[in-house]
Amino acid sequence: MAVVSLLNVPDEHPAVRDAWFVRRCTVTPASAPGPLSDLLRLLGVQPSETAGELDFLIPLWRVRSGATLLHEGAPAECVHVVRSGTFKSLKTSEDGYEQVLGFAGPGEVLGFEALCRGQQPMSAVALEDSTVYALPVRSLDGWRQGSPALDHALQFALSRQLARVGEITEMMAAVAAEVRLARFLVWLSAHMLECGQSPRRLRLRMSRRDIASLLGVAHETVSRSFGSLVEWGYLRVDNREVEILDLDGLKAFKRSTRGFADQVSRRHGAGTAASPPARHAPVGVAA
Amino acid sequence: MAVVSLLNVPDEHPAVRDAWFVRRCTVTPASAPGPLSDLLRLLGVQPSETAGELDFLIPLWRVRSGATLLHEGAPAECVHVVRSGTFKSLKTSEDGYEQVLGFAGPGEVLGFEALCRGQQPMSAVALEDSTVYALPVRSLDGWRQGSPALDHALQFALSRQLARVGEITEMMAAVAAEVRLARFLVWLSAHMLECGQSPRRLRLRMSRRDIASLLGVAHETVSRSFGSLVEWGYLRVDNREVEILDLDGLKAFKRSTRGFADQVSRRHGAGTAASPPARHAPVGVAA
DNA sequence: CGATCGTTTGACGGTGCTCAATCACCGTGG
DNA sequence: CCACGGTGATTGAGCACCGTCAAACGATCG
Repeated sequence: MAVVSLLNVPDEHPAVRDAWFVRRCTVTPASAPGPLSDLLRLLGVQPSETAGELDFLIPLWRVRSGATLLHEGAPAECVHVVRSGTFKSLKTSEDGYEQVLGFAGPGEVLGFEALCRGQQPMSAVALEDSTVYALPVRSLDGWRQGSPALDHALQFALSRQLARVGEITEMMAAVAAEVRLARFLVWLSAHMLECGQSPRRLRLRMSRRDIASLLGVAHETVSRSFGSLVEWGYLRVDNREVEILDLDGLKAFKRSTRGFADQVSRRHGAGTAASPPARHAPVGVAA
Repeated sequence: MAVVSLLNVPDEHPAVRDAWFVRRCTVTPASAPGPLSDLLRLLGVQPSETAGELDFLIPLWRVRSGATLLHEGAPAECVHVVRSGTFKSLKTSEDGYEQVLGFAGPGEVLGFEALCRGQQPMSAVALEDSTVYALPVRSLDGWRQGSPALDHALQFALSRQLARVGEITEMMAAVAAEVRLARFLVWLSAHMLECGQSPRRLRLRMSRRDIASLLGVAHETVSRSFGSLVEWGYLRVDNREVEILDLDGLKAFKRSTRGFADQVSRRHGAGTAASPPARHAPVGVAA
């Protein structure tokens, strides 16, 4: 409870127990559970692979925007698979600072980290109204034995999860703040593509502060970095709406690494219109 | 092959095919495979849990210091479990910069990230002479079905792996370089303890440059940060031998987060010789 | 014993953090 | 309807930290 009280939990604080909080920040069972086949589709399994398997129902939860699906320190009860929506994973330190560790979208697994110690090492908060499949830890082994397809899909998803955190680390490792943001945007773009969305038009579900926390910079720096990327013609930004104007250029720019930072500073010194790969004209909005 | 040629592979380059390279940088089968029970012990399974299970032999490899166990871009053939020694995981960018993503010791899984795409997303290099169990991807499903204990142990290890990368992210997210290094040392200390080693006497297997890469700072900054931690009385350092003099103080210090960076800077201003070990209040006021 | 690599220390310049003020947006309540 | 407080985003100014360049020292291995 000591740990839980640090988080944004509807406890103790009187104001949070009424009004909009109860309406908005809740985790409730969905109207109906979902079929296993839908879960498998989410995890990337082809329908042909599940031929002849039993199709049973999986508990489905509805998580409203702002609600905390997983509480840091809470016991491990369910492993979740995001069906729709977006989540952020975070750790809260004693002084209340929220360290964002990653973002999760459809098909991603949440809460698996808790199995080894029996309690959640991090929290998960919905960034928009979302739905998740809930796989009780106790049922997990049985379900996996009953459905080889589910077993494979989970292995697959965990493998992908591990590969993704490598990408997260790469983002934070970049020297310049603009490069970090560029890597983040390219990463996000790739994931929107995987989800069948447009890779150029991004609707950011997270605040600047969340992005800043993930990238390890101040949130003002994120604002300024957005400004720079816009000025250099890579983006068009309107609050949380981001349109990538030059995805290839952005991918080239994000490769700037330590030891080659001169490429970055060169951008500043030499006119912004000269050095970028292909684009001179400020296609989008002028500063 | 295009990707592989970027790495330190004993191919094409004539110099690497002879002399010390062949002797030192090799991955070879060990003299004999190891029993499954030993693998399960590594992964943290209690012997009692495996009662009545078949004990078969698992291929065991020997990896010499400096050898590359996993090549970025290579096809996924085996999942490895470190039996002894230490590895670093890294991605090599086009310009040759090595981004270290993590370190792995006994009981940790290497190469699982490759399952989802069929090829290694990162390389793994031995930092000392090491041994690893090799679980061929083709045999994996069969072995897991044949041994529920192995199945559970792998799930457990993967969960732990995911929890660990969260810790890595936390390290890189710290503001001040000294805090990052402190977090790294505390992290390392905890893992030495898990492996039955002393949590206070650390023998660093990795270079300053590797640490710097992981923490996202310049390697000179790592040197200077070591100097600061020594000056403040937390450590005693002799090259790669590190003795932690005040583990509790170091743990308190590592909690410094963004938004509370004044704690750090205050350390510099107020005489450096005055503040060190006593550690006034973790989060409270200094001076 | 010599060569190569790793580590340490110094000086300088720049980037990004901190502290602020301002503006836009939203839901609430007058 | 508009005033109001709250949150998030943007922009500016100042300064400290850290990255870069450079050189010296130390360790390791052939």
